[in-house]
Amino acid sequence: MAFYDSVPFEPDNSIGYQIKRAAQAMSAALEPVFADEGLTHAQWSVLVSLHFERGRTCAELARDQAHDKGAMTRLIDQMEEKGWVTRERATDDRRHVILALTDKGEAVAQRTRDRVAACWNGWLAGWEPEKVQQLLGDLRELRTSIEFAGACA
Amino acid sequence: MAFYDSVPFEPDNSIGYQIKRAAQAMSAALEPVFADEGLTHAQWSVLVSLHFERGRTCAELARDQAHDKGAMTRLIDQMEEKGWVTRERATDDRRHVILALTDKGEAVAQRTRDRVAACWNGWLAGWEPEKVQQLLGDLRELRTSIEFAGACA
DNA sequence: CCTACTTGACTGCCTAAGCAACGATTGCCA
DNA sequence: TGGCAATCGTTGCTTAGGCAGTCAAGTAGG
Repeated sequence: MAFYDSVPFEPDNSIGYQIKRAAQAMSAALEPVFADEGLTHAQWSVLVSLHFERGRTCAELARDQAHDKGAMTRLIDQMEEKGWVTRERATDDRRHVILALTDKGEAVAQRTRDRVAACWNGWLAGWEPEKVQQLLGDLRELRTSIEFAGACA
Repeated sequence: MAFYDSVPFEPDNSIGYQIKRAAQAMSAALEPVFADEGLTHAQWSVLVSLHFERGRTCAELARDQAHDKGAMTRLIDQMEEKGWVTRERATDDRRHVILALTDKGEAVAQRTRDRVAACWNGWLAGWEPEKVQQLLGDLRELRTSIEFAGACA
């Protein structure tokens, strides 16, 4: 029996609605942390992605964040102006532009990373670690399932 | 012991990152359903909110969706042009404009609601109902916790 | 009854994201 | 070797969202 045959598909029971609201709540709550460093949420995502070496080029970051390629170029422009990242044309494949954090950018990344982690620790204070792990696992599983199924009927 | 003291705070372990990616995946996967009816995702949210009577005015809907009030006005403009909703100035409190679905809007809401529910049923096909309920509960709990704590330190 | 304060709808302004297109570069394969 | 497709970074174009301000309408307190 399918889940939404047994439970009415209204917003309170909708994973989509709950995920959206949770995302907005955390984004709003984290905003002051980013504002302190003169960052936007999107810029912070890029900064942290570079910090954790999830990508070294514009296209890789765009894929990792499911962000538009063109928008990513402009995002990097801003961060280059602020002196957080550098661009360098790759020698092996001259299509790539290798991005790197400056010392200044790395410092900002570490500071905000720690503050954001502290926020999460506060929000999750009453949660058993197993419960957090399960939530993370469920979210990963859900995304995999959606991406595997592709566009719906 | 705080969760992110025992686990490194990198994207794969970050609830924020996982939530964001899950939200984008489902939004992308549902897009064809909305496109078939000439809807955008945001318009669909409004349509369904009216369908489930989660609000009757622009301000109520904006709050329910954590959407900008001004943007909501323009969203309703579009939906009024398409003949899905009607506006009527309230008599008791003349500040309010009462929104209502037309028959056409109601039909679109029902059709898309059923198709979206079917998508979700497919994505959650292998999940125990208890597991889905737990995910919903966790998401609600998380949001409550974030909103209660307010902006972080 | 008059004055503040709040609330709701609406309107410009600005920024950012999505989309399509382009040149440059590379890999592939006949 | 030469053409074909794919990838990367970049750039206009369009649109939608966030923000601040305005006006009308209601509320509370003196």
